[in-house]
Amino acid sequence: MAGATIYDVAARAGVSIKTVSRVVNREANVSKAMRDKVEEAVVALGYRRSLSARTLAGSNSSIIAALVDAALTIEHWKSGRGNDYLSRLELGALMECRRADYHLMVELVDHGSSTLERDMLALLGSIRPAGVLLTPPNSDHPLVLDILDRAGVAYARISPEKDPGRGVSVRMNERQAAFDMTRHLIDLGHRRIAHVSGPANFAASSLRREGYEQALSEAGLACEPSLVVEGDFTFASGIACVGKLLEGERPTAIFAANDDMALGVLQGAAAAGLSVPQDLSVAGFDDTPSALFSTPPLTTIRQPVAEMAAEATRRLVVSTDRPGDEDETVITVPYELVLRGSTAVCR
Amino acid sequence: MAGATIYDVAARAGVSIKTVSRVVNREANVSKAMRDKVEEAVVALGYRRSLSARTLAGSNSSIIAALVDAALTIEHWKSGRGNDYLSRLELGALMECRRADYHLMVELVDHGSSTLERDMLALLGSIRPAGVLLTPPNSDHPLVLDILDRAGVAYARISPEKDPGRGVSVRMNERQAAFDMTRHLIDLGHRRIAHVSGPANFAASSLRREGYEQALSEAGLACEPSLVVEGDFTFASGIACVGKLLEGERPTAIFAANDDMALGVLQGAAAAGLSVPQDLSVAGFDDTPSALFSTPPLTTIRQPVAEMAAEATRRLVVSTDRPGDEDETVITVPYELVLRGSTAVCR
DNA sequence: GTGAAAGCGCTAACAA
DNA sequence: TTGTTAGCGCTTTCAC
Repeated sequence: MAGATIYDVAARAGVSIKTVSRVVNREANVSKAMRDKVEEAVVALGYRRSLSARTLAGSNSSIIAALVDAALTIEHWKSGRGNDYLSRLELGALMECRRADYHLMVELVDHGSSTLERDMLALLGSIRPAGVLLTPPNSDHPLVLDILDRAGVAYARISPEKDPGRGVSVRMNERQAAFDMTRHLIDLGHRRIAHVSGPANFAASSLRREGYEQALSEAGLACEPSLVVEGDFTFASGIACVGKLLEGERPTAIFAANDDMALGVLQGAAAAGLSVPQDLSVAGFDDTPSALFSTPPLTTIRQPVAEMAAEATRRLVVSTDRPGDEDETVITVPYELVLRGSTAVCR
Repeated sequence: MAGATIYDVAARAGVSIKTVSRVVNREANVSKAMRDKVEEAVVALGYRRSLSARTLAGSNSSIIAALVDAALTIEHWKSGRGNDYLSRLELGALMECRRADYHLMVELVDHGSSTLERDMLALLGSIRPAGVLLTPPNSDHPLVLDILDRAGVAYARISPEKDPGRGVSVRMNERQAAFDMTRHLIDLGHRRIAHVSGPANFAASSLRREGYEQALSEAGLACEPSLVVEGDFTFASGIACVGKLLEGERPTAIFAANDDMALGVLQGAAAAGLSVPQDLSVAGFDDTPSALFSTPPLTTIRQPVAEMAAEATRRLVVSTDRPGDEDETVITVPYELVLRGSTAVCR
């Protein structure tokens, strides 16, 4: 009941354990007859290679370690809320692990710790993951990358902003997405389009803002500084920002750099007696679950986080299964403009 | 750089590997002098026990395997949405693993598979988890519990409905929470209080409905059958249900069995020209993130999922570290009535 | 093509 | 209190 070992399989098939090992690892140089016998025994016994024995014996551990930022996680833990982004990411990684018969281990990395290097080395030594999945903001942490490089562990980075050439990078074109969204508003006839940007220290903020500005420029519209206000990606800051924007000459559309802020804009607009989308169009970015439930539902950009994680995991799996098989190292996945009720033709 | 082994530590400290093992495993019978020497070497070398070697050698693997329903996960994956419930659950498990120096592995279990037993046995044999965290609906799957029992693997169940005595169960009092919410509406002066229940095949649905009915009875109010309509926990069904409820003599308050449906009720009420909470009070259950962003924000019950998972994980860790140390086997955690803008005094 | 032997790093008996 | 010796189940040489 405790699970069959390679010896059990070898005994039943009447071969050596090495032959069993060859078959289960899909190595060459095994005759059809041997293979069949072994496969029969494997099925009959429900044999599965022991993860720890494999890892210990020095082969691929088939473990993908997802390195998640501890501070962010603790923050979520305290607030009693889940992390939609991380959840989607994990879903994708999980699906791919399942396909490849890998296992997903989630590990907290304390980013700011003075013992970061020691902690990571200990972690890597203890787990010996076949590959590491780096989630933001770890994706851009230079020391983390250095340690991984030095330890010779393969890694894939989700949405990195800097040095995309290091490791495998999976990203989407943030600037283009913001451009498309702004363009959508312009196509609806809007001319005074405001932007609620993200905090300056997030690289995504500037990319999204650049896309917004580029779309305006290309349409021959001026980028009025008064039409851009900076939030901090929170719902509350969305409310605050819409307040500022409605003070002067009103915009007819507001594009927020993420959904949480867009939802705040929605609420702030309602409080100011404006109807969305009749009096004001509002667009977000991310496609969080709440974007579907708001009144009206939010037009937004769907970032394919799960697909990104799946792709990253696939690369990790492939690179450890068939080293040297990787082609491109920077993968860009398509996003989607999701049109819902919060944007409409400018009156 | 590949990580120090127990031999390296023993050599540096000038002791045998067994002594090192004793120290790092906090066993008794080690002199202070020895302990100090070993500890110095451990720190100097950044030594960490190899997970796979420990597991293989037959000791506690320090791995907690969270068994997640594959079908549910695939559904989420396809819809491109995260799973807030699972995310919170994982957060809690992760925090506790970190404290106890355990590792969290997330595994998909295909519930309906005809090879469930074989799959699980293979999984358990391959991973040898120290404990298994069962999330709904696996918490109530009799075959899963049987297999775990037979394999002798410790398990903790999150929100089980049946046989709470099997394994460790961590739950909240659903009936009481629903009672409290209904009572809250009664206290606000409401007399015609409707209930949008969950689907009949979910045990939580009936528990919540019972709480609702009990509160009405105790307040001397009749439980009119026309005031209870059954949804399926989705946003869309909330919209449909509020339509039915507004057809006849209108309720002044609606208590939905989960937030998604409550959000649908909110939207349906708005579509019918009703202002919430002036014309109608609406309450939900779960405290999903969206409950905070709706207009108005939703009064709801906060289910402490993360705390439940943390507690469950703690029990698993304790039971494998100090077998026989468990006291109670059914743990009930407190919930919280979260009052927001969607409920108000009955006019 | 197949197999025997030697570890991987650790813990679990058993000695001393 | 400390150390020695076998394995755990597998992959890796290296023979045949």
